[in-house]
Amino acid sequence: MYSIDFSAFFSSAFSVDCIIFGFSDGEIKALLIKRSVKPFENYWAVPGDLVYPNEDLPQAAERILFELTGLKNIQLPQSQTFGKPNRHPQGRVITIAFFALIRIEDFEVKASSWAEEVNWVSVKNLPELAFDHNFILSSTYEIFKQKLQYEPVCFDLLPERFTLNEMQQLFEFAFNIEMDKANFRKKIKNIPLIAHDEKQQNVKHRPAKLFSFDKVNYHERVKSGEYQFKM
Amino acid sequence: MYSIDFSAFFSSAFSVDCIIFGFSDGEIKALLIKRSVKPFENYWAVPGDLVYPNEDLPQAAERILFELTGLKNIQLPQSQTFGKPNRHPQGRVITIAFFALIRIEDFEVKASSWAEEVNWVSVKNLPELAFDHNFILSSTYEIFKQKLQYEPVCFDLLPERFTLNEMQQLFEFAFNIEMDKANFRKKIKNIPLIAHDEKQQNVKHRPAKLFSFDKVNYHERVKSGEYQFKM
DNA sequence: GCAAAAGTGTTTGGATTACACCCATGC
DNA sequence: GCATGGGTGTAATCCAAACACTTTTGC
Repeated sequence: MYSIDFSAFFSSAFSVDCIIFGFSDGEIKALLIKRSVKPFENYWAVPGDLVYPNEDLPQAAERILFELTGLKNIQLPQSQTFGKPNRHPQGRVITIAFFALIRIEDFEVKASSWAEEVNWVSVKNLPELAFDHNFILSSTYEIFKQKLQYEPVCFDLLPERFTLNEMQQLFEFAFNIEMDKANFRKKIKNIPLIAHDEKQQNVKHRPAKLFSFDKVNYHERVKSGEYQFKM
Repeated sequence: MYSIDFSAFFSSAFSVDCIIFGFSDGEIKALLIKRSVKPFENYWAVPGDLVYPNEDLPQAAERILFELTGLKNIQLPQSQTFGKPNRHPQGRVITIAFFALIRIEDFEVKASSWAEEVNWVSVKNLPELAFDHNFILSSTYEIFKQKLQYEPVCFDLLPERFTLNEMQQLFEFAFNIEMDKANFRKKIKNIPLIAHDEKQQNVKHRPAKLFSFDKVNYHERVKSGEYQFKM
């Protein structure tokens, strides 16, 4: 049936790579770690790890995210799978990429055997990464941008309380466009937001109002079919 | 570093599953094969195969498509990867799903060791499939529908020459909605189509005009940034 | 008062919707 | 001629873009 022995197929490994995106200073950034082991020693890389033989894939992604950031209960959508035969120098390793969207403010580096040095790097200014990680990261960024347009995931990146201008800046950065302030506000007027009395602090201009995403209201309205997020 | 021996990771296999969609009689259908071997003997399944140790993933998907349909040079976008530890009774096998959109008219079953019986089945009327193939197929169908909205992939499913009503039926079926004929035509008026002099044959009402998708024009206009497909 | 950014209103043209109507073909 | 779908026009409405304007804060 097969031209090689059936058992020869069971000689591959797979890994999970976890692309972690954040937003600060008007830029979307990815969390990179510096490798302290061969291969690609001293290269920056996307956090990832081999998957245990009995471990589920999303579970492995959660493990990596938790070990690195201490964060739990974050959605980890799948990006793509990368499996060129020669992508890993130590054997056939295919990797399934996941991505997480987190608030940089919530993030705190945890000690980890494979994460001595950790850094947020703007997606528009990436260094040369280990393995095929440049390709994995940029492919995943495209998938994330797709999601940004049709699901309210921008609020996973923005602080819990944000200004409308911060929100606008996120979209301007992602899609590399400039938007009109007045029109932006009209565009988002149907998104369920909670307006707080609280204002921005320590700015040398009129302080902006702070908003939160009204998740409960959003889910109700989506469920009833009366609303569909769209940017 | 790891709590198990490094070589123990290299004991998995992976497969590629290829979901093939087509459109006929106003319905979107998937190509299923009947398994003649264990496990899941006599169950219908999505065509798939183990990936050779030196084979690239898209190449494996192309191979499966070609063996089954004789078709080549078809885009095979990736869907998702499915890897629950117990999804395959014979060991840890994760599977990468791809999907192909083909014209049923171009399709011709080829003999194949693993495809004795082949059938097009409406995605709204699927039987119980082998393995986790119901889940794989429905997840892939959702991804395909996403693509249908923002890329001109409907023309990969429609005959080379199609009527506007056939096109409308495709969208009505996919999104489970009814559309106004006049408004549908206004909506698509920016899509570059070639109008042929040829008319529909053998219908017992006024024959409809036939159209083709103007791929060349489309790519030019997308490249210059003046056009973005949207349904 | 001035700089800087927050925040709002008006106009315009293009797209979406609902709906009505005419046209070509087979039988 | 009539049933069946093909094909088009109109009016009301909604939405997006462009742009101008007012407001509030720090210094």
